[in-house]
Amino acid sequence: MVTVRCRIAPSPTGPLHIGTARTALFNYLFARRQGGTFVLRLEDTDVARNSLAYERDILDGLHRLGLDWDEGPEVAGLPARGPYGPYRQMERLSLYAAASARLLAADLAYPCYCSPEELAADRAAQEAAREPPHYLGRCAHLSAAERRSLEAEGRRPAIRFRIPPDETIAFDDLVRGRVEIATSALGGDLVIVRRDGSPLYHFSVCVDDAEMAMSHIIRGEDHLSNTPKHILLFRALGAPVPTFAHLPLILNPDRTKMSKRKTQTAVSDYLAQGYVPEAIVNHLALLGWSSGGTDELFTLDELTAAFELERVHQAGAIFDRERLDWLDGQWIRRLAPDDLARRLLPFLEADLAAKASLGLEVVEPTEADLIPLVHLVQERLPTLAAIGDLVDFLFIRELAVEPATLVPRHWDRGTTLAGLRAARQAIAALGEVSFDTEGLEPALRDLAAEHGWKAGDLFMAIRVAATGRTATPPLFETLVALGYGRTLERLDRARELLESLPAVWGG
RNA sequence: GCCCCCAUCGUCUAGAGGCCUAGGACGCCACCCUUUCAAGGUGGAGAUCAGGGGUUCGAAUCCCCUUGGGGGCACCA
Repeated sequence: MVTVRCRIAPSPTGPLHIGTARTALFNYLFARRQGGTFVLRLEDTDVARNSLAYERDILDGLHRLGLDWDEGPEVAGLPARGPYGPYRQMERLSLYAAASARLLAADLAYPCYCSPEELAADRAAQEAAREPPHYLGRCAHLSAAERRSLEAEGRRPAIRFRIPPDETIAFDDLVRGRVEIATSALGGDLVIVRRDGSPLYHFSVCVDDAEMAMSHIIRGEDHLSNTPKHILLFRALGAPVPTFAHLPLILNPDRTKMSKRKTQTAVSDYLAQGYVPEAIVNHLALLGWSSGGTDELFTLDELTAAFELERVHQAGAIFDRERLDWLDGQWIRRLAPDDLARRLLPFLEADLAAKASLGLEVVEPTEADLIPLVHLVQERLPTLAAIGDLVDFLFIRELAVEPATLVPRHWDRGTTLAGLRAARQAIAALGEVSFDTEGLEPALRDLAAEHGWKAGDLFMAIRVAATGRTATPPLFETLVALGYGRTLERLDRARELLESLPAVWGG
């Protein structure tokens, strides 16, 4: 029985990408399901593009999605925990140096003195001859004397790993099945250490996966063709070759590999737009995996219980935003009221802050304000960010009502004025004590009947007067939330607004 | 150019030779519910299973070819 160890190895050169999150999710699910260990390793060797802000975004994002790891940096910028550390590649440089020295000593790798110009020329010639780009092996068999003389010229070598010329590398991929690739298609001997001594990706990743005793490498299909190089490297390093599983790619709508240019890719952007982590995780799980049953909704725990790599698909899947929207609504509706209120607050605050900056006077909302509103909004929220549109009128002191919306579709200005006056009177007659849904509904329905109005039209006039919107939660509860005094006040304001308009207006 | 991978409704998918005149979900349409908007309910349109050959009594399911799509071939990760 193999002890399962798998990992996610993001580069802090950008915010947490949806594709990285999906790979992390599948690794997490596999590790948890198998009772194994899930490791986070930061591949931060691209010093020019790294940033602590990205590292923070990645760690925060994974944490917010609930994809907790057993080993690796927990907090951006701080040291990691775990027995195989360090977990940042920049802190592991001596390991790569030692590994390359070993390969060099065993003649499994050699110093290459080719200049960038020479390599570019080779490449151009190959391109002109319509050949695949590959290293010619100019430095593969230099004598010690030749090396010395090149060094004497001041040349600094890169290190190349020898790729055997006529071999077929085969492996049994857990999602693709058996894959065979000829080494002749690998592009020749592979640079593993730059002239400046820094390790290249393919090398550092294998050294780390070997040192960290990874049993399974679960990653995107874009690495499938690179796998033979990695297998060769594992062998040369004297390490057991892990089991591979290549996940189908997440695609743009045009079926190309998901990219920032064509699809929103930052997990933090989805969170900022009010998608709940439950929905994001659920959606990602369903891109490339299915349970086999008809269930569509899965919590992380349910996914963990159901997940099997054997059920991962082979074909890429388009990231369907509309399905995410639906899932988000589903998960929002399943949240406990106080939980939802807590999550909603920052979005309401942001919405009102934006309106305040536009010149509206607003009241600072609290979680306590939100809790009694939850049952009114919960089934109306496609995302958390939609909260503002639903309840902003409760926090804005003076509504800016668009006059055109004040007159219901089947009414004219005169009828609307009459309706608003009558409603105002009826509500005032109820008094503050009977100002509740039980009091309001019969009073206003009777009023409509009395005047021969359709109740819906009267309600719409009141709705717009009280909220400034034509689409709101149920009217009577909305008015109750607004309160007796403010309801009367807004009916007055709306009436005044209509009165101030020319008589011919509206209809 | 070379190598590798993939191919079921618009999208995500079920399907591991007969249960498939191909099922579910999103989206779309209609109706019901209804004071608006949602949510919910019911129903509908939507796939000659990319195409062509095989194998088999029988193929969406197995094999081959074609086509289409994607990915990879860096002193990027």
